[in-house]
Amino acid sequence: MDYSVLIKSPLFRGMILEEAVSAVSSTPYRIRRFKAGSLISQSGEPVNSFMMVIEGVVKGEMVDFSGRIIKIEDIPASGALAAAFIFGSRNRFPVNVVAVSDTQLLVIEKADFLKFLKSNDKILANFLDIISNRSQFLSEKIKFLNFKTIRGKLAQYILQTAGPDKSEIRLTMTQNELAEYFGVARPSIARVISELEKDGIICTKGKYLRILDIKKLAELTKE
Amino acid sequence: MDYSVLIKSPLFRGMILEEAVSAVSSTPYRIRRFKAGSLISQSGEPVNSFMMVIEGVVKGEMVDFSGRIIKIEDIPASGALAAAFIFGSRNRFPVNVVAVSDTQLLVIEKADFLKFLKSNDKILANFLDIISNRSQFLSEKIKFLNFKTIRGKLAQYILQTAGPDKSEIRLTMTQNELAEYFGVARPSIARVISELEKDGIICTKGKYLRILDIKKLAELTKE
DNA sequence: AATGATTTGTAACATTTGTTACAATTATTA
DNA sequence: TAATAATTGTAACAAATGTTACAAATCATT
Repeated sequence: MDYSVLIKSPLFRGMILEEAVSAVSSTPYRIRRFKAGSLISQSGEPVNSFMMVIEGVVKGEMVDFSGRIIKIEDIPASGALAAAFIFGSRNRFPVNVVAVSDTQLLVIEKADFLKFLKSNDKILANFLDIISNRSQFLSEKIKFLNFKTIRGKLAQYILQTAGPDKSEIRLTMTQNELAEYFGVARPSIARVISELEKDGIICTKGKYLRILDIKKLAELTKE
Repeated sequence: MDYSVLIKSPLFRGMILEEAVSAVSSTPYRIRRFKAGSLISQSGEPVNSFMMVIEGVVKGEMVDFSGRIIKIEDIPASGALAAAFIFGSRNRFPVNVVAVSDTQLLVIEKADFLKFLKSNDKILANFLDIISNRSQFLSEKIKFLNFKTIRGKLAQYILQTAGPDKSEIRLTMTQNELAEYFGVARPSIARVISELEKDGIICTKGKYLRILDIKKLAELTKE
């Protein structure tokens, strides 16, 4: 196994290769290999171990009750699988995990992983960071989904991106990405943007967006 | 300070009072007192310490850009404040925290808290459970919000509540609670339920709901 | 600069959902 | 049991969003 991939992982952030290797080699672990296309774990299965991709790429895909498959995300080498689902009481895979290419996983059983976390301060802190970041990302996302109207979501997004000082922002997401992030249709995003322009609340030029009436914009976050 | 509240906290689950007291007293901590109504921390402020309510009740409230206040949740004694926001890179309070009644908080600074977690296996495992549960709860919630239509959300909810075997469930939430959980209007829930009944997909009697056509219901989770 | 791909703006129309209001039903409490 | 409160069912109408389609603009690549 090629250890050098380890230090690319957030779990070993701030560590040098020797330190990471030493930590891993003093804990029981195994390497599992999967052929491209094979099912690594199934949605609903309990998560009993820490798993990290050390070679290849895996993907998470959701299967709904009607059997439709939606790809959720790709996880390349050094990425961890379902880190936020190892502990907790609903510790089951939320998605199917499938090997996209030939894949090797580093696997540490839950009980060993706990000891592993304790063995090194940086690893513990990093793991806490990883799963906390997950919560924080989800909280953020829910904040947007909770706004009833697209105007509300967009207003929130603009104000948040601008921060307290700036009145001009650069949109880093395309309308398509924004639409997906908000869970709405793309033309609806375009429509709302042009309404906000028509109302003199913002003006846009390409990727740049200037806030003209911050008060009205803030009002919209009520929606 | 009344230590007995400690063992009611999920952080000390599975521990006897002596063990919890011994763990806490061997770590630096302080008690902070707040009068009813006072602001404990402000949205956006960094979270630098673990905080647990040991007396009184606090509430989290969101303040949007227009200044409107929305109460998010009450946290009674033994509850932890923003546990999933102590670590991670966006470790800022997502809400204002206000003392509802006269309140005492047990406060452990982040660095000390890390040592504290390491000092006891159960505490570490419990804390990992707490923040993992948070992620799992949020994931679950996002799953529902991602369904575009109310029919889709409701179908998902019914199928998930029923599980693979049962064809009859008891609705534990009122329509109001369901509506809030889905982020939709209450009469819309009622309408969708009666549509599903009219289409012969479900039938309801009071709190009881029977699935008549599971195939059609599963189809709806495409929405 | 020319080409092709991606992104954006826009429109008409269908569908879904929200809003409001009120009656009917079901819990809860005195 | 009666009174009261909470929940549910329903309807009419308004508002928001989705869908589809296409043209214009922008970006990336040669």
